Amino acid sequence: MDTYDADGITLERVGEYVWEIPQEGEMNAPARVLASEALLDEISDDMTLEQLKNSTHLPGVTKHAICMPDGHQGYGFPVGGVAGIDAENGCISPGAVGFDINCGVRMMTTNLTYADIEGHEEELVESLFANIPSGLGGGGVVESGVDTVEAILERGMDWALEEGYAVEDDIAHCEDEGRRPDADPGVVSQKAKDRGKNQIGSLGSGNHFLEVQRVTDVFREDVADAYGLTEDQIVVLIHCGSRGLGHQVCTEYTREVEQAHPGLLDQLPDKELAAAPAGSQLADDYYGAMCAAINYAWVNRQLIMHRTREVFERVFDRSWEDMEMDLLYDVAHNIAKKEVHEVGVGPEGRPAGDDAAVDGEERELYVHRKGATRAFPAGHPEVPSAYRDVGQPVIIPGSMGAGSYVLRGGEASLETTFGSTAHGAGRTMSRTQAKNEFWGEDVQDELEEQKVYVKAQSGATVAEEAPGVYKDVDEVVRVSDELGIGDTVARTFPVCNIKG
DNA sequence: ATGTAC
Repeated sequence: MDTYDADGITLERVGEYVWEIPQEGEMNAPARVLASEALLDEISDDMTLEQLKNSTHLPGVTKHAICMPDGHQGYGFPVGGVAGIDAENGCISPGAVGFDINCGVRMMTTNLTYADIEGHEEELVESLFANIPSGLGGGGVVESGVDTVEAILERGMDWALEEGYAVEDDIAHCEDEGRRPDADPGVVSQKAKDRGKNQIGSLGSGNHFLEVQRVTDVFREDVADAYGLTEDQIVVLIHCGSRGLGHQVCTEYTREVEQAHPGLLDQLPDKELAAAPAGSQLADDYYGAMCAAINYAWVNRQLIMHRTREVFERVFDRSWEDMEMDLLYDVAHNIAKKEVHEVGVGPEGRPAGDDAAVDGEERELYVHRKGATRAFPAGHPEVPSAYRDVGQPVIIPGSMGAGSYVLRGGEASLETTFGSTAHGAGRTMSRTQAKNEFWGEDVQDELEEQKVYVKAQSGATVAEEAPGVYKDVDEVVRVSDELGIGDTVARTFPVCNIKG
């Protein structure tokens, strides 16, 4: 049998791009890595595979824990990890959702072409940077009191609609229509709400950005038509999350879960995977708080998009409606959701890993997607009606030098990955390492030679996000496409980029 | 990711 020997872990090849860590010892299921050998090489000597294997110790893990093609090590659980955990007898783990709850990305289309923008790049990037709050700390499009935060936590995009920051079409084109009904602002701490009240509509820092892009390639014409994408068109990509509020929620619940459920913690090889048993008060409270933070992040991206429409109106002296600045789609990257999937069931009638399964059954799972995108195929009832026939849009930001992709949820995603695919290129070096390798101004100058205009609060952020710190996004989406979990639709290349 | 940290 074809095997791959990583540092201390041997994987068995079970498909052209599917590698398995077989179930053994305390593992509750096998683990799988979806990657080419080139992508596997990138994660063979860090903690990614060990973290993936560790996650199969979580009680109630079904089928297999999965690492997407862009996976890399994270806090406890890989970024790019997906785990479907029984929502009745299993558990929920804040570390397997991530600190930046509903970090995600949205793409807005326009009827402008690259020719309309050429010559205006610097004016546009300056105006976007001046008008869209970014960087660490406070400052948002809306700065308000805790009662506003509570309304946002409760109602998500519905709040944005009520307040005139969104139109109906924006809501229809968000995952879950921009509102998680299980959100419970009552279990979000005062401290988290205080952190959130002056960051509503702000990019933040790190890998978060807003980018004006042009569509360079269309690969699936029929799907691109349904998404309203054409070659040379200008689109806007917004990547950010729930800022300090989501971070605070994750920090507090991780600590609470560790303290309240030491028995479960003892079963786990890594404290960072701390989980609350399904059915416990804490599992319900965390779920309610996480859903509330999810709603906050959707509003955050909406307000940034709203402000972007205003900036384009001033720069091009046309209304945003006239420029047809419509939301293509908004997807979450860091999320756990109750979803029903078909899974194997063991002899005791409980969901089991593939090896122990004797039967198949529909079960409600906490699907943890951490640095992974939902990618539902054509025909799925949760795909918005405008895209139902072609599949859910998936937006994959690459890097400032390589560009980004639009995919559509593939036919094999439900069976292979609980309906998920990759979420980006994936880092290949740490932020610290990046700052030693690159100098922000040099990176900026090189990009400008390619007619990419970057403006950031700090040069360090540009160095941390240099194109060279990312894996080959082409290879990531190629593997996704080959696996049939997310099919490539179009490719974009940056024109203007603003970041913290 | 994040008012980079018990």
